[in-house]
Amino acid sequence: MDDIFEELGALGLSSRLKRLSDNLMQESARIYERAGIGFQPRWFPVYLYLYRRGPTSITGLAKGLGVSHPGINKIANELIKARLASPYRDRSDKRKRVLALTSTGRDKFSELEPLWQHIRETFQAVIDEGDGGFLSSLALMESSLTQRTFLERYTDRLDEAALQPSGGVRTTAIFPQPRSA
Amino acid sequence: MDDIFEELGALGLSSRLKRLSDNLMQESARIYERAGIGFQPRWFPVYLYLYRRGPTSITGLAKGLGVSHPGINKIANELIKARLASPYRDRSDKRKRVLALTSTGRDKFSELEPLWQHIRETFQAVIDEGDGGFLSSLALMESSLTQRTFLERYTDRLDEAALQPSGGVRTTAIFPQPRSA
DNA sequence: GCTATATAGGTAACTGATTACACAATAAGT
DNA sequence: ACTTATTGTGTAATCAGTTACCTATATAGC
Repeated sequence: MDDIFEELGALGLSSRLKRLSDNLMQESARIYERAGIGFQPRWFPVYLYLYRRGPTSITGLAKGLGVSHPGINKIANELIKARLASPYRDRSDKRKRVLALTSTGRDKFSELEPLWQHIRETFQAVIDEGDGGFLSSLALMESSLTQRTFLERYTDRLDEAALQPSGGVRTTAIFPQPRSA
Repeated sequence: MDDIFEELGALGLSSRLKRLSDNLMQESARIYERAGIGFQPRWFPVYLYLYRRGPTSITGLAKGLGVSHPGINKIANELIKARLASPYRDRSDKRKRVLALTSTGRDKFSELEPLWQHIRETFQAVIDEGDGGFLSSLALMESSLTQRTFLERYTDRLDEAALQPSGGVRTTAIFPQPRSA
């Protein structure tokens, strides 16, 4: 990948963003999958919205997250199937299907939290390698991620954390260290 | 859209990038469409690669651009159908289907250039509104684009350029000013 | 030269999102 | 109350990409 894009500044930005986003999304999925935590990265926005803001209707979520309502509908059904959320009809407006986290769903947070913590830190480390404006930061990030993928960084960090557990988060339990995968 | 994401720093970044990328891609498509120039934004990376680097095989493009070869294959066929490119078999390696711009394709560049110029400038203006690291720049960009969409900014800029043509680019000809669209 | 492996590219099935459309419930205007 | 417009949701069709798999050609080892 010799990145003809970088010559062009803002032009082709959407392609770059898409490519980056796809990669991140995909590697996040791998992380969740390996952790065996039964959670999909694309659920994240909806899940968090429900966790932070409480029960919300389909359209409420769509508007709140800036995506289309059919997309939310699909994710909603998946969350319901996974028993993390359950729907009910609004009493005063029977059109509304309100989505609320189940107690299982709420409890899941403590499982997810340490993962997110690591993901956050890993991202932050990648991001801190940059410095300039958005574009130069993005360029650095892309090349950084080419040097060593996000998944690799994440895994390494986790291995380190497992060896010297200074933060107190029980990483090994939820991420069984596939060292030689 | 009340952007619960921003509270989270790097977390949920891929969702943000995807959302942003989708929006940009979509609005770019609108720009090309309105210009009636017969060009799709997703062709851009392949087109530019061919323009800059000359004839390239399917796999060469895939590797050079960091995407999968079936994706390239599809775009290649579209470019061929649009008569912007044509394929030929490599003599020394008959497996290779090499893609080259047609003369029509190469000429297209001068049609595309002014559009890109404006797109580039519009992006740049959006980007210049930010200042900090990648995340804060991205956040600013997102909120900027919420205030006024990219398409609006682009259109306004073009209208201004049409009124005071200091750059010498014949914008009105290729973009028939849908003022009250 | 002959077999085994690697590479190029094409096709199919899947994914995750979108727009367009249909329908029910509500709100507004009279 | 009655008609009309708006809003919330669900479904279908579409789109741009991916992975997985297949075939054809090249290349390497013997």
